[in-house]
Amino acid sequence: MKISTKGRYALRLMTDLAIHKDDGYISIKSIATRQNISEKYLEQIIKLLAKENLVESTRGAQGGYKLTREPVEYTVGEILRVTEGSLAPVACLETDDNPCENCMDCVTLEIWQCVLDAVNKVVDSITLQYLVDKQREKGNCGCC
Amino acid sequence: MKISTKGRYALRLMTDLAIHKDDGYISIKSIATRQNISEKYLEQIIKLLAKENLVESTRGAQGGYKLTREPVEYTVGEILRVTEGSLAPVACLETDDNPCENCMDCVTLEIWQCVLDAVNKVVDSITLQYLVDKQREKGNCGCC
DNA sequence: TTGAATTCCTAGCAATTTTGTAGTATATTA
DNA sequence: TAATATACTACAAAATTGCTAGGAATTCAA
Repeated sequence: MKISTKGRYALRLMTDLAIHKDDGYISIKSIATRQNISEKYLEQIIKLLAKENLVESTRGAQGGYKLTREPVEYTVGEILRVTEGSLAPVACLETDDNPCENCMDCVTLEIWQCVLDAVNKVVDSITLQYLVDKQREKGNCGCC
Repeated sequence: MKISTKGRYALRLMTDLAIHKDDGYISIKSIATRQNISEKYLEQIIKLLAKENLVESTRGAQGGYKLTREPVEYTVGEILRVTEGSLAPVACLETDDNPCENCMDCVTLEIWQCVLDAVNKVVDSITLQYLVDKQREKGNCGCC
């Protein structure tokens, strides 16, 4: 039941962008240096966020990324779902395709649905702005 | 954020044992046949449950496994934690060793703690007896 | 107009974890 | 003593994760 580095890095990445939201476009290189994360790996993660329009970019010198909205308008849940795929504990709850026709009537699906709802409720109640505020007070260990 | 087959199989395995709780010792072979899960793999999963005394065993002919308590005395959370290790979304929340000393003061740890609490609350509120009752009405698809 | 900086895109790969298999030793019962 | 089980250990295939590599396309500044 682990969150992967993709989701965790995405949270740090977005928090970094939020903290520098008034500094124009921010390069991956500078984020990678500050956060001590591989540049090339960050590139792949931010691509996921760009595809869903959570961030926008320009190429070339002085290029980089910036948020498309105010930090208070993002939730942690949204960021995690874009990068992790889905927070569902089983594939059957992934949108679109229920691989098994009996699933709808299955005992355990009900449990996984409750777990998913509980997780979503938590992460959807926390905004990126909250992360920024808390980070300013507390810092970030980088390992979780 | 997926539950592995170990946890899912363990739930089916325990439900199977609960349904046959008055039939003496139940062999892995018969469970494997009914649930259509590899015998040898089930063996490894049930070993985890036996180690924590959720089930007891006897060897030899007519041997097998049975529950050590009434189905109503097990929670889904307990079964999952024994087989999955922990439901924590990050390693830093795993008991005993916090690998990073700054974690205690980290922004995101707080979030992961809330997620863990929410998940535990759900799975700890569902008993094995509930699974048995629902399974009798609804069945189990075997895929989640 | 040229060069530096930067995103964009694709492919691959090493390490780890998951999901099993296989074989043998040990115990129990009829 | 033969059949039936668990107990234990080791290994292996498959999938996923986490990351690396290289080059094309774009933009800006000197």
